[in-house]
Amino acid sequence: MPRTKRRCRARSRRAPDRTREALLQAAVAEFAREGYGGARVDRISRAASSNDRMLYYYFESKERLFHAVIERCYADLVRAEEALVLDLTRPRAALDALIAFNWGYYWDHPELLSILASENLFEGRHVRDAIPGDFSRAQFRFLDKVIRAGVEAGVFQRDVDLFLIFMTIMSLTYFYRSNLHTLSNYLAVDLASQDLRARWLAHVQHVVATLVAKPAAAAAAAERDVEPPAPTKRPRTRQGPA
Amino acid sequence: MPRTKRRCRARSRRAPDRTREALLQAAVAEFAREGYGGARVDRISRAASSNDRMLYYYFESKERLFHAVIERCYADLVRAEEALVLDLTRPRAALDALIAFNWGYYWDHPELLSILASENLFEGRHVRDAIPGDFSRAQFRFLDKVIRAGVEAGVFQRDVDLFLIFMTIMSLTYFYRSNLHTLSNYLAVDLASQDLRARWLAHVQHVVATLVAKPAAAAAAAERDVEPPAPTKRPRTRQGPA
Amino acid sequence: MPRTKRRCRARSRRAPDRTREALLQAAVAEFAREGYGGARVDRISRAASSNDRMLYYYFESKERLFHAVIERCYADLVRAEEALVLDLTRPRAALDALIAFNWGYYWDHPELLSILASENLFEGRHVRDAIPGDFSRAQFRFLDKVIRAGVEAGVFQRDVDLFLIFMTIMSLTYFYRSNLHTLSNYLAVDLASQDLRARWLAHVQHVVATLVAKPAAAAAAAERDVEPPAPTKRPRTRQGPA
Amino acid sequence: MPRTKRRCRARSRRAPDRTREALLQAAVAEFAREGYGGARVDRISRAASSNDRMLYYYFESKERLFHAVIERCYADLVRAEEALVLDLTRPRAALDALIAFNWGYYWDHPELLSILASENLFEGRHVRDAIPGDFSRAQFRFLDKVIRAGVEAGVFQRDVDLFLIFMTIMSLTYFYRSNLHTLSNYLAVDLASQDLRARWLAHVQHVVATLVAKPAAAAAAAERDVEPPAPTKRPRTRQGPA
DNA sequence: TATGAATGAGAATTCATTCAT
DNA sequence: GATGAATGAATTCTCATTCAT
Repeated sequence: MPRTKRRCRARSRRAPDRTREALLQAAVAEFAREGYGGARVDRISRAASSNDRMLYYYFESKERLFHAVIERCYADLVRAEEALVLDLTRPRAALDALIAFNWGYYWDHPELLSILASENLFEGRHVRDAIPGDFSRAQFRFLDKVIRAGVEAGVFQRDVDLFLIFMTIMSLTYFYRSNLHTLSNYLAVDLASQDLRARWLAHVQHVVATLVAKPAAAAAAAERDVEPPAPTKRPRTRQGPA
Repeated sequence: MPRTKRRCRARSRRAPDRTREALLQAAVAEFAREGYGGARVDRISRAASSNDRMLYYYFESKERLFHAVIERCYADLVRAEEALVLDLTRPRAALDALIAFNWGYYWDHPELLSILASENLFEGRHVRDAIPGDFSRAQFRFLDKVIRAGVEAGVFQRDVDLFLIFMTIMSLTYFYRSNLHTLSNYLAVDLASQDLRARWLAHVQHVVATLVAKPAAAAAAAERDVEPPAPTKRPRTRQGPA
Repeated sequence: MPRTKRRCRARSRRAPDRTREALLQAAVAEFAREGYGGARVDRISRAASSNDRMLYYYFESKERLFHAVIERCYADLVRAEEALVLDLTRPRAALDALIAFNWGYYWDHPELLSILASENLFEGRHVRDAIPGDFSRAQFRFLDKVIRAGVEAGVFQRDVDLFLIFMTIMSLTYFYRSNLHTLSNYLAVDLASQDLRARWLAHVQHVVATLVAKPAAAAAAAERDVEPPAPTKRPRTRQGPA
Repeated sequence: MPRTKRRCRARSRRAPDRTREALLQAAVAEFAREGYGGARVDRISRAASSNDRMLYYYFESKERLFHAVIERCYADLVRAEEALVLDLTRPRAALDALIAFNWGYYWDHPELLSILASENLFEGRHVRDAIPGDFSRAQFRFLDKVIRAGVEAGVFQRDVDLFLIFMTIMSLTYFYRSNLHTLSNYLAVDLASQDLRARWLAHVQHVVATLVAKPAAAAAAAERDVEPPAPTKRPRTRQGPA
């Protein structure tokens, strides 16, 4: 019983790359919003004004599509990093800017965090040996340059551990954003508020600066900006956020 | 050949709560492993040696079950915290212990992190106004007590911001574990190794201690433990983790 | 986004075995009519007034369902064989009856032949080591008894090869039916006609009788029923069927 | 990543018929392996190092392609038959050779049998009035010639029914091969073994020879080759094949 | 309290087929 | 002649959920 339906409907344009790109972007959004398990391929293809078949034509399977999505997110991050321009003549400012960049990027790209959360559920199976190992180099190189500049300017310690600095920056910027909702609820506070966000960024910059500053300078620094100067004076928050 | 016969086991007839408990625990594991969208109710009931119907009998729906799972995870965390005993006569040691507790708890309970990751995907919808707001009190109280003890002992600053300290501790301990897989891959390093884990804990303790220490003491402290003493001397890691 | 649809429709009876049986019978028909590849599970479940889900509930997969179908067809055949009653006091008549039984069974159960055709496409993969090896025993036992009776009555040869006799009977009865359509077309003749069918059965009986008859008797037999007596005298068919 | 790049091979640009031929041969293999319902057009076009579009260009639809495949298989068979050379001066040997040819052909061309099995599922719909009726002529002519030679030589009966002889030969040679897998399993014996195959061919030749031999000669023949001389003496097989 | 049977809607994936180049 | 891109309708199989016992 072969099918004999014939079709002769109006047909949309031809745009190989545009279709693929539209699917990929729609997939980024869907996977970010729903997680891998909750994402639906038909929602993706519809959002891309395409159809399921094309999704499989270009990406083979939901899993490989997810893989492509992760790669895309990483690539976007790296590209953004590489576009970053820092004024190395003022090391502390450059370090602050690097931190602010991380913070801002995570804030503006929650899809990256969501997708990495899914991927961690899978214990990194899609990412393993698939992500070019040198993705992280750009960030490291940047951090290295900044630290070196500070050392040469005599304001940063010699022999800081890049890995620890790097992880500290990531932890402090990433976690706040990735757990925004549960944290806000858990702490009964609105972490999305401009106020708290600004305080947190200043705090992170302070913490990292303290880490890399020369011991002497550290004391001075600690003296100077006696901890993140809360934009608005709210003595109650001294006892906690709520 | 539907689901092979089972039961006739231990918890045969009379065991109302034991069934509920088994289902809940199985659900914790399933939601943790697969995320909300990927979790399957029949896998849960089978893992609990029960059946779908009982799951609905006790929990009404997948969503409410997930809710119960989150509550259970939070409750477990709080209970563990409350069991924590700190020697307040040595404030710095107490603070280190508090940090070590967080770090250890997250390490041993990845299901908590996984489930919160799912919940963040949902923008905290299940958690919102459902989690008794005082869940966080215990941790805050603890931290407050420790800090206060340090202040009284003259080793911690007056006027530290509890919220910032708390968030710093969480960020630094939680993130490393929650993103273990993607981070390990991204940085091309095995973050699960005993060595790195130990280094990281020491680092976190150092960072927080520096934050709360008196300016004078801070300089001294900074002088003393010139940054997390890497368990094994590996100068090459100064340039990065790998 | 969990589903929240509720249903409360009129529900059909409860009949576990009846449902399973209905599905199996519908499957026999569908696989027979369309072959494995062409069979559709939804057609099967609809024909059984059930739904896809139940089919998977009872049979797990299309392939296992097919497996069950084959087993059922074999079992039906064996049951029919075992119900066969032969009068061993007249060996030649008993042998003819056994042949007629085969011929009749294949004729009345084309589904068996169709399904085995599918299974041969798969190179017997579903049947391999799954079909109780003694399915064939019944037929062999029967044939053995008949031959033995003939030998004792002094009309059949001693030392005939049961396997060859058995295969000869099967080949001659099975092939005509299994290839009915292509053969009719190839030979440009209606093999389904009563006339040809009767001639063929007589021919088969003649061939097999000749095989087992004592050499002396063989000549006599050959003399007696000078080859299948064509029911109607049609000299032209002497030159072929068309 | 849709279908990996291919071509740039031998049959690059100008090869109109070669493409058609490659598609047809790939189709023969695919339909034989999977049956009509299970065959996939894209597997066919890929196997032919071509693409779906060309398949439709040359054959219009899956069904017509199947039609072409049947025609091709029949044509191959007829061509092989016509190439057959028989020594009519030794009628019995010629008859044996004719039988051996059938047997060998079916053995070497299981695709013919598979495809005819599919076609029988469809009740011969593609073949009906599509296969030139004289496909069978060649075989009949051959058989007729052989029989006639035997009659003239005084070793074959006059008035044998060509149709019955023809069908007997086909049944006995075709069935063994077409049902090789299910039969081997059903009888718990390896019908593909050289030993059994040789025995079976000898048996078929014996049966047919007996059918056409003159009554007197039949007795003699029966006396002479008291039934297929089993290549190896295995008295136990007298009780069955295994 | 427990459980086998049932279900409709929907999941990922694939089909044969056609258009535009 | 040849091919990559496109598509709607299926196809197998699964989901969360509920009924009847």
